[in-house]
Amino acid sequence: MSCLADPRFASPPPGPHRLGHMEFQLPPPPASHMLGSPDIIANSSHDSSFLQTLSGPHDELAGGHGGPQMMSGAGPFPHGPFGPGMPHPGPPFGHRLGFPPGMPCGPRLGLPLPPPPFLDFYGMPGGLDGNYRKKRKACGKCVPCQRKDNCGTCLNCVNRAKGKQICIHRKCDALKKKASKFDKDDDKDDRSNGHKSPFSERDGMRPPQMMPFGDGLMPGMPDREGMPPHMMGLPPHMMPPHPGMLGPIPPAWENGPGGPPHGLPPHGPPHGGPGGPGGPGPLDHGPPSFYPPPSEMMPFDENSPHHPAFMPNGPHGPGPLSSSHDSSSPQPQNPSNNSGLTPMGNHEDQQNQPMIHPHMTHLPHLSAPFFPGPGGDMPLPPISMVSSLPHSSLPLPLPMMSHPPMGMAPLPTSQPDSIPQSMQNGGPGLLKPITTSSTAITTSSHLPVPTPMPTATSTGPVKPNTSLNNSPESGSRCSISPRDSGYDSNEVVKTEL
DNA sequence: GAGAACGTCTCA
DNA sequence: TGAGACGTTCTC
Ligand SMILES: [Zn+2]
Ligand SMILES: [Zn+2]
Repeated sequence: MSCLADPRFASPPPGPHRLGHMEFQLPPPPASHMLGSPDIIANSSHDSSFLQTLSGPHDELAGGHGGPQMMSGAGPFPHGPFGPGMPHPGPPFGHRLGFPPGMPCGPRLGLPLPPPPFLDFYGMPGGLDGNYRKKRKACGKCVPCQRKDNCGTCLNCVNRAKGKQICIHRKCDALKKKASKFDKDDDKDDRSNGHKSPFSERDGMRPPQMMPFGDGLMPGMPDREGMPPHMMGLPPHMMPPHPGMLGPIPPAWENGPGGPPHGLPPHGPPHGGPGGPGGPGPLDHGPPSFYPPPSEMMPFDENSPHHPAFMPNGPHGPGPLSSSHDSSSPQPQNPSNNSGLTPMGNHEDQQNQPMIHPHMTHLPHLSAPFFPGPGGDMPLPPISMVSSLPHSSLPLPLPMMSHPPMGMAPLPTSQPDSIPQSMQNGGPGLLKPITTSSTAITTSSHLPVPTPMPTATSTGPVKPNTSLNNSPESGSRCSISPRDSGYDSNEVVKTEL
């Protein structure tokens, strides 16, 4: 497959674009030799090879001398780039590329717009900050780096013409080792029994190692040592302050306490998330993970099946889909914080709520949203079940609606008549993914009548039958923050009826 | 544009 | 699994 042929990789041309029901303008492509810049995406010779790398038997990362894969990489991920159900870091939703986190921007404030979204398939920044380099650089500090002269006798020196390698005695120590120990672990655990760790079970699950860190790509950046692989692709400012954290820094953390006004998420997918024009992407399975308190954090160990990262529903035990709904099991309080504020800036009672409004439970395809889990996508139980479950049973917080849209009376949470029996039994029900894309959120928060939801396989534009309402009076907390989307939805986001 | 050398691929 | 070849990136 050619990236050029894949719209997910193709660089969007300048001009108006429509993603879902949103419209925005893309300026001409940024300058070259930036990550994700068109020349890299389109012209890199690795474009033809990374798929092979991701899917083939090779594992250069695990090899002895290979460096990290830093090329922008993605592949035909049938279950998403992190494989079925693996915790996905999610995109740096709405991060202002080129803007420091939390920096106010946007037309409403009369402040400059950030660069438009130019994210790769993973939602990773396209390198608009220009700090990305594809090749690591010698540290210049280690002993070999201090050496100025080639020995002239080593293999690399002798074979310089063909080998194109630096003198073996001058080879930087940092460049000799792989960028991340996870690569080594990855190598270690996955071949002994023929099964790779969850993070390497598919090569395609390997997170993109495209962001420079303290391994030579970006001087001064934190090292990714000890970091779960699914976070290693995150931009530095999204890195958690603790390696045990399983996701990027929640936006509310970045923006400080309080979050954005009206409970709007401080960041939202600038263009509907990674789903993009090709339909919801693998990141649309759910919002970024939530974060246990430091006391519950543990250093990531992919070899440990007990690490929360491998628990489908977090460290508090089986989720609502578990065969045993043990009511006696602990029901810890929301571990994300003790301030009553969720990472999204909403109050706690709004957290851990299904993103589907109770009104929507009569929509079969909305009643069984997916949640990722190690075993694959897993449907949620019906709303009536979810609402009666302990918060901790939910695999992920869903800082979505807990109240009906303005003007709509709440319905009882239990609507057995509208719920298929199979689902009431906790069965698989209808396995329709629900996305957290802005479109889906907006749709679910405003729809008074059933409307087809975008699915993971849908390719056409999403057509919600309602308008995006950013009014603080709307009662919706599901809209994209204009500030964070980078685009004033009143100005550039147009409703597609 | 040339040279250096990093990263990836192929093969034994 | 390591060595070698080579494409590509990066610096000057
Ligand atoms: Zn030498
Ligand atoms: Zn060095």
